[in-house]
Amino acid sequence: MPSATVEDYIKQIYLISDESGTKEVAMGRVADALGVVPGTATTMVKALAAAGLANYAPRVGVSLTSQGHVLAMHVLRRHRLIEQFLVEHLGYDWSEVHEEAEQLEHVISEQLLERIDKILGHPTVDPHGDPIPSASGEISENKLDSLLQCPLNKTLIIARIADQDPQFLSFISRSGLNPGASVEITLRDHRAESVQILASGQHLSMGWGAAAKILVER
Amino acid sequence: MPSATVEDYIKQIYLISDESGTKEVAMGRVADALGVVPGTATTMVKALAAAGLANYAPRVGVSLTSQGHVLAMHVLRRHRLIEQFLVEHLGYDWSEVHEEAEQLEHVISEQLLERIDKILGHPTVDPHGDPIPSASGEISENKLDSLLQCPLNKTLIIARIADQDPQFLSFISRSGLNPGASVEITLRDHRAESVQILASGQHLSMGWGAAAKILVER
DNA sequence: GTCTTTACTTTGATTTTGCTAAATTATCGC
DNA sequence: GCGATAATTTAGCAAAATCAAAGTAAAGAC
Repeated sequence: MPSATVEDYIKQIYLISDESGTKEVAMGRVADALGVVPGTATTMVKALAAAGLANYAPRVGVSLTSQGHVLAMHVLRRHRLIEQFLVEHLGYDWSEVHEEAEQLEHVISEQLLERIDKILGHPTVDPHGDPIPSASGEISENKLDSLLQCPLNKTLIIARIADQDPQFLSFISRSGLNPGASVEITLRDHRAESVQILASGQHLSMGWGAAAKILVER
Repeated sequence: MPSATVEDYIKQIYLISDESGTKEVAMGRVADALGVVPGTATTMVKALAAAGLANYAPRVGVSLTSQGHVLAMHVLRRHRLIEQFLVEHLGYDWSEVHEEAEQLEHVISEQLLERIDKILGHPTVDPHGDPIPSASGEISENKLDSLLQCPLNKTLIIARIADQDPQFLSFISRSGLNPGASVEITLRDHRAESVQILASGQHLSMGWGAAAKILVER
């Protein structure tokens, strides 16, 4: 069974690859994501390659093999089902479940996972709106617009917050921008790189970076 | 934070000490419980002593310090609350929760634990009838009789199964001898070291070893 | 088209954790 | 005192994960 560290590397490689839309992930990004020096990432990724989980091309980057992809899906499934369970059945707020799931995802049994899945009614997204892979490893990424791309002056439903930083999530949560909430973009200022929005009767503004992480249905 | 291994050692030292009724636990028993050779147990117990969790007297045995006792209570609390939760909310049978709890007890956060405790309504015993220590580390051990000590021909309520072996628990579960069930001892044969019992209309017999692990209210 | 910067790789080593094997030593019963 | 039993010591291994620092390759600067 892969160690928690291996699972974390595989998960991060998947997430970076998914977010950036590129197959190959640069080693520097892996090192950053795992909080290690570059040399460590190189060594570890070589080990992943030796274990058949990744393809490693020196000075180019790393990508997941099909086996590595399957593992990534399993880890993500565990993580996201746990998050959903903590929110639905343990009274957690969706903005604070990440850390706990981070620990539990490495020790939960297949059996318990499937029981949780069943009790939750086989959900397809977690509390952040992130898609939950199926038991067989399929994931359905809905195409979503960020607040930078969506139309102006139209009521939209927030579908996903694509970030796990507790500070940011807590801000989002306090602003009532939960997945499922309605928003309307009233203004987009390209010079100031800011977006004015109207949510639950309140006006507020945020920068490009934050707006890009808030995704809405289209 | 103590490693999972340290927690396991501390837990086992407590359990053996509790079961045997002696403060000092012989190193051989520790080694057996953890599945390691004696030398390993000696080394580890010395480390526990150095960490202030245990008192170690060479050739005599090991006992927990007050700090070690607190840790033991915390680990046991986690373990038993998790077991109870798995039975009450995840549809597990009480005879099969041990392994899963064994893993989860080392990673669950204090916060999640207290939420589970609250949802369960602050239970005082787990599905096996084992007492659950309070958050402050107190444990209330009810005085119970085993099937070897209890009176004959009297309807009694099973309170606790003092064993975690899956084989044994599965046998107990199949025989309908769950905690809470009624039993009556119809015969105790000292020569054959066997006990005849009547439970849910069925007669069955078992040896002394098994009977000693089934505890009833008195 | 060389130069410099940046990113990455290599090497060598360390740390931590937990374990074993085998030789030695203490203790207890008789 | 003699063995048997249990425990301890010593030496050492192995896996996992890491870092520091020196070296190398590729990309952009000018």
